[in-house]
Amino acid sequence: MTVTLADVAARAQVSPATVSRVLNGNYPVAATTRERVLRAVDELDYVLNGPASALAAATSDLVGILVNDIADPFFGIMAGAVQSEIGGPGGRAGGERLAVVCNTGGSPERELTYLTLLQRQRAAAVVITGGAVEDPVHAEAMAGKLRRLAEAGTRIVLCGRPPVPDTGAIALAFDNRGGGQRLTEHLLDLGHRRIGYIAGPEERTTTRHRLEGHRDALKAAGVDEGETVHGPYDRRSGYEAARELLRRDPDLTAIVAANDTVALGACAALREAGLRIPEDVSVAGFDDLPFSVDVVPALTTVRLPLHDAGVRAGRIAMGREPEPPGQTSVIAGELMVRGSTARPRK
Amino acid sequence: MTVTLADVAARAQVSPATVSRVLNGNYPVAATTRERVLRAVDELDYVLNGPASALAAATSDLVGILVNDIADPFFGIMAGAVQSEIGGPGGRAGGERLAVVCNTGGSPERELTYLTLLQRQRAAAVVITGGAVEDPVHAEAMAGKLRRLAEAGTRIVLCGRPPVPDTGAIALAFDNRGGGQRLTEHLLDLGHRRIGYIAGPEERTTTRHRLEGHRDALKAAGVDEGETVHGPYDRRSGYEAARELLRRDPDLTAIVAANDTVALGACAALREAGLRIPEDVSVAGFDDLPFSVDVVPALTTVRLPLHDAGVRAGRIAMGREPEPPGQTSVIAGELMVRGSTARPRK
DNA sequence: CTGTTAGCGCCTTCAC
DNA sequence: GTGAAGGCGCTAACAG
Repeated sequence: MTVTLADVAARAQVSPATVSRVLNGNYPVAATTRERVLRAVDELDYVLNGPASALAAATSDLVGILVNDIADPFFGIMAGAVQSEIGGPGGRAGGERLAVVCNTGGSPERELTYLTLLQRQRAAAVVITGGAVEDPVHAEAMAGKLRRLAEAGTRIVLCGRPPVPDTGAIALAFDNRGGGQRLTEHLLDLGHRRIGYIAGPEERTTTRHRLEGHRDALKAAGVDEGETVHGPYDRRSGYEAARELLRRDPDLTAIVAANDTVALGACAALREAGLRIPEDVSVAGFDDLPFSVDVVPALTTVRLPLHDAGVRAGRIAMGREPEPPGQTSVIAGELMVRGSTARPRK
Repeated sequence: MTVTLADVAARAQVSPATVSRVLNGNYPVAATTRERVLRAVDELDYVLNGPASALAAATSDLVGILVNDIADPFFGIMAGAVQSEIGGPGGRAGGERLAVVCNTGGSPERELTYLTLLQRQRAAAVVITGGAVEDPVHAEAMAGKLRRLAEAGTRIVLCGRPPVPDTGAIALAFDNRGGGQRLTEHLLDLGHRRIGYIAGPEERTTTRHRLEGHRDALKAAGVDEGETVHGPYDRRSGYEAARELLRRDPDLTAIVAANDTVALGACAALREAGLRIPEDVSVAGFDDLPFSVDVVPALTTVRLPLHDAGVRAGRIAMGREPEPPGQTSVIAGELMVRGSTARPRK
């Protein structure tokens, strides 16, 4: 049979309550008693029964982290940062929390389902990373779910996602719009006037905001908008979209991609078409993922402080950092000018 | 107050037992009754209490996935594949399981702690991805932990990690040794004789096996081993290691890196040193991550079927695929020859 | 500082 | 096919 707390108590010659207090450390216990209990725990190789304690205490030490794509470093970096702050193994946060990441694949349904699963587990906190789907039906369902989670005592932090009003969720939003604007301004400054745009999937906040920033910059400069193609945030999408853009406008001099991964795919397509970067076509990305500085030519992009954002989100989720005023904080991106953009050829 | 199963029972005018049976679906219930219960669940917005049911049933629907570095696509791809098979949201596996990934950061202690946490949660299964640390003390602790988990009924699958005897764990191991060997043979065939090697962290199975394959190839060809530098599996390590290799042997004609990410960092260092790839120095990686085909020049590497391996691991963890004979299966890598390797200049 | 006493919410025999 | 009852292992008041 599996060892229970009662077994430990018997061996240590104390009451179960005392063992519980030692294990949870949130109650005064005599040093010698504690010692004895700990030894018994060790000898019996006792492992606390999580479900039982969660049931009795009406809270669990589980913290969920939702990501759109676990294979994408954009999310991996944030998730890792959150996890390091949540405590759990390594992060000397105190208790041992189980920080778990859930991969939604960008699907609204899965997002909701995971939230229900987390609610079912009575998660202590949930950090939701990345942009949101803007479909009104889903947005409504999402808001309702967040509200119920919050009511049940789960702390909610949105990391890289716009706020959801009236849910009690703390939001750390990226300034995608501002970043997109500065990026396009940079291209305009270089002299580009025919700029193709590879956008992310439609109906996503990230996609829309970056695109809006792009358009803002164009409008401010009085430059006509070029062709735009939508697609997922992956390299293949970038590859295909770039081909499509070239087909629609063989004379474009620059391509702005939804993110760095997409930009990489776009570069491959351009090269295949015999175009040099940046001599023939400039390319820009977004996020500044680790590989972006290493590719050839190095990618001009907008750096998002993914790690820092994750750290802050984790801290807030743990209540170890004050909530931002208005429960919302906007995190700016930084334009990184590198070799993939240059003046257009005459 | 939070809605409980009893509330649902009252509303549906049945006993709690019946509600439980409907929810778990593993017991005959009259269609009309079921209907009524389901409606009550909906109206009350009832969410099952996970801890309570786990306690009563002595099992949970939690499945853990351990990864060394969640920001590394190598792990992200496997984890995503596992998760898609585990069921949970999206994966039409049946029950709704909470597939969660835990980031160990490559630390043995955290690995153990996460396993304890998962054991505490009475996880239904655990999938451990990536290479293992070879320190005997840790290996022993690990084996013991796996044994205890297995005894408690948790199914264990190692994905991309060598088997751990006498633990009941199923192992899907990558043939790192064979892959490493073929890679170096390729370089030797091209005519390289001074090959620098950037190895992963010491005391890791993956590092050792790839390095052994490299040495096997050299020995078989009667070629002296070149310089070797160890470091983490990241781009920075590759960058620094390449500089170090060049310092130690300015005349090397090829560099084999521990993996693609490291190779990318190495390429950056080579370029900085004014060396062309592959004209001056050939570079090879390992894993064939998605970006590897897009970098310039495209990376020669060994493709590991990360996604497929994850899918299989997930299925086995769910008992939906027979265990491999001997509880172990070796998965081969495939040499991908691309532009980053060529004949050495005279 | 430590023991005693009730449940936490659900599942699961066992009867009907 | 459905209800009744006991207990899963732990925590949280209360006493002492």
